[in-house]
Amino acid sequence: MGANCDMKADDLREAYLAFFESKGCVRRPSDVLVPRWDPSVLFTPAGMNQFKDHFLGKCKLDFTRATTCQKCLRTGDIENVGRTARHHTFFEMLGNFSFGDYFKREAIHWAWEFLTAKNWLNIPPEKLSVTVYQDDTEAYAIWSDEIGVPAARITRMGEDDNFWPASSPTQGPDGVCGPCSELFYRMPDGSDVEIWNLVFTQFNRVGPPPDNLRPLPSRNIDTGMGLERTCAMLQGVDSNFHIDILRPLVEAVGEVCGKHYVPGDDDGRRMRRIADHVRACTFAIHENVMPGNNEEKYVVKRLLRRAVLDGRQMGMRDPFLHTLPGTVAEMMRRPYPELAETVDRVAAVIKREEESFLATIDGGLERIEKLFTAIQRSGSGLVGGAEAAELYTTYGFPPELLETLAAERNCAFDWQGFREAMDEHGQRSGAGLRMEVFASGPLDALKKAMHGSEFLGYDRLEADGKVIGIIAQDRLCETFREVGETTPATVVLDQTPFYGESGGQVGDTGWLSWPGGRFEVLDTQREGGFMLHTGHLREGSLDLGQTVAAKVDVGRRGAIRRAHSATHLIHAALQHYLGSHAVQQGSKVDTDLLRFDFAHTSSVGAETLQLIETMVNQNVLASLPVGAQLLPLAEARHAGAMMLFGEKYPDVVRMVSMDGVSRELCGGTHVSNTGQIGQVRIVGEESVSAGTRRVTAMTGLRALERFRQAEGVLAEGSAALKVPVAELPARLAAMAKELKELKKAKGATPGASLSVDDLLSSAIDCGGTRVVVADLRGADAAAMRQCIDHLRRKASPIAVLLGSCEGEKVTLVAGISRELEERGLSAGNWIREPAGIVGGKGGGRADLAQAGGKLADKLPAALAAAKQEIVKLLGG
RNA sequence: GGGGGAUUAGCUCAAUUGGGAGAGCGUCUGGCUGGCAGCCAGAAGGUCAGGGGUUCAAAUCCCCUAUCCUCCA
Repeated sequence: MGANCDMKADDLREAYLAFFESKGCVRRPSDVLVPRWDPSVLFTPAGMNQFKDHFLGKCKLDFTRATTCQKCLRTGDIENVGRTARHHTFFEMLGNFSFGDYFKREAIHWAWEFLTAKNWLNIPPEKLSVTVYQDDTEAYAIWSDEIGVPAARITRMGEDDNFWPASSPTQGPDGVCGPCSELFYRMPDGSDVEIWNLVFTQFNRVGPPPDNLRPLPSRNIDTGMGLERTCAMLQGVDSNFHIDILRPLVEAVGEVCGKHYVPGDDDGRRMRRIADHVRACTFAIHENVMPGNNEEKYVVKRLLRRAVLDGRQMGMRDPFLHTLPGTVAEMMRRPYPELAETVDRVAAVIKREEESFLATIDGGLERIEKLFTAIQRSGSGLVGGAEAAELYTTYGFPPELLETLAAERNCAFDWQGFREAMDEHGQRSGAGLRMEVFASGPLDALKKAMHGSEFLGYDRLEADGKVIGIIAQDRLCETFREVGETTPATVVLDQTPFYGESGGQVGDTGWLSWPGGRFEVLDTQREGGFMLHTGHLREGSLDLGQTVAAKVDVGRRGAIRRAHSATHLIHAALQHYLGSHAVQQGSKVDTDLLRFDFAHTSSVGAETLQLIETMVNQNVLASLPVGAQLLPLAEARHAGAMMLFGEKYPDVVRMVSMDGVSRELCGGTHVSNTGQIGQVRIVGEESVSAGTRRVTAMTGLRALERFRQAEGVLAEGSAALKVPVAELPARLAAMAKELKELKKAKGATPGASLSVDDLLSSAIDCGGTRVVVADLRGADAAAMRQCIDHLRRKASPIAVLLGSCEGEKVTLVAGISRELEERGLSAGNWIREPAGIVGGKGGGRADLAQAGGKLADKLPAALAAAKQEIVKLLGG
């Protein structure tokens, strides 16, 4: 009897989650692929990522058992993708988790049951083998005695294989860790494939060995089963890329590229890599990660370019990747139906990046031709690593392509030199800071005790609250008495009307007061559900448990509310005029001031911008009521609230609506009627990164202030030029024109033919050559050059040296006609001595030279010397 | 966040050690011409990205700023 053959990926996901639900686990949705709340990672790397706080007991638990199917992305093994049967960037991980609840025994028994039971996967037990950590006798005993796995199929392994984090007992880091146990399946070809890893988090590491592993009071389970490889096993195929949710995609790649998919050849490898990368990018771009130059954006860019390059090496010269996200969405339709909603947008983003990369390649090709010419001249027949690395790091030209081109010209490619040069580049670029995976701070104790502070500030700006935490100098303390500005303190209240910075809206300021004391709040931040009031103690002393009256700065809050409501109106107007793709990418809401970033590829023209501004102001003048309500996520979606793809929303959301014009999920504070905004002026529009534009706007009194300022500038300009404001542009244009003409006229006068004739008449003859040495007071260098040109054209052979001065500054220009140049004379040599006389230096070409000095009164002497010199040179 | 590079006529790009700002395409004018980028002659068009510095002299060297490209984390 074989395994539960030919189980589809969709069915495996469902079976796994249902099985662990039957064991009391809460089924949680996949976390987003790009967890913006987690600064320690760019992409979700494993199933446990969304439960970090649970594992550390850093948050109050609503459940102690969970199961998920998590989308993940890793780039650590990116070079192997496509080459091997089981490497991916994007993949899915099935997991079950226990937070201080069930432990080793249940985890092992249930894993075995799910794999082998007839109504679950029904895998023949003899095809399975396991590993345990060498010192984990407990796990060994469970496998051996309770499950009955024969000793021959239980392997004890060292800490580098069977510990998490790997090798942590001897090498660290300190903190939670534990042994793990892996399950392997024997493939038809005889190889064993790891399909499931069970991590038993049971220790706290404290310092180097020995005796550095202390038992944890609360032990956890974290398991991960690779969806793709388990499917490959169940479906009896030799590669993850041949399972039901990937093979059609690989074949679709082949179709687009006009090639039949043959698993064994080079193109087969390329098609698999393209399939993997386009799947990863479809998910990432769906979550609004655009290809760019840093962090996760750069990863997306690199994946896309790698895929384009593979296509190019299969002969594709035009964008093709962008036709594939539809297939990805189709393959992943059941678990991720939302992908279908953004396919067009994702495809557009990919296409733009493809075009950009193809342009980069075209630009690089010209440089490469030069490189090959140089190689041919040198006869080395080798493309140097340093040159290749420069081409790559500076112009983005991929080394693989360079190698291909080199091969066409019978040149070798120095991969080793290339890698060395790239290593050096990496060194120079410097390693960025890496965040601690499990950072802990003074708030952790608070988080354990309660869910967070209650926010009262939607309805009230004054309220009493109890002090539940005081943080000073990064430590929790019982009391704080330092009056003044030397040490800032942070106060946490059980409930507060202060808004903590989030959703782009800045935090409130104001005062906390109590009998005998006052605390000035300069900023409010939000962290883990707590409002942190940061500022200075002004009077008295602050103690834990004290009740304080919290009062928000009303005027400031009013300005923030105006700006926030205006942001929603602008968002709606942008979508109306630019299209539904113009979704929010980021926002900052300050006092009567806002910045709003949105997805759009080209600059918004001045006219459109005005239309948008007008629409927003019409909605202000209409005095629309603004309402907020709490409702289930599904209902909000149904009501058509604007949602950002890839954002993770709680089950109950707050929807802010402005009477049919705008509906957004938003936790911010708003005016109660759009009329209160006053006016909205869009004062700037710019690009912040490829594909993202930013508008800046002002509301209320700040908009008025801005308008007055602009009027002031105009008034000053009009006063300075003594013309009415309305005539300022015409006047300025006229002045600019006049200025230009004046400059031209000034330059032309001394070089006019009139003075040329004058100069010629004063020329002396020296053996058939005419010599002109003259003082052209006030002429600039360009004019004298022109003059020399005229003289040479009119009377060759001729030698001319002209001088002029302005203030102390002396300028000399010398020129000789070609005949004299051929006789070995040089203007550059000629001018050197007179230049010295006026206290300067000079030089130039043989036919024309220029010099200068700072001794204006010596100019006549310099000219006399020049005349003597040239006569000597000619007459000799 | 760091490294490398770019920015010159409407467009695509040149300009040797610092020494006179150019070409092709496009535009305009005149002439020639039965086609497909038609041909000939001429002209206009420049804050050499912006600012500071070095120098007798800066598109060129140095510093700062802006924008864009690119690699790395």
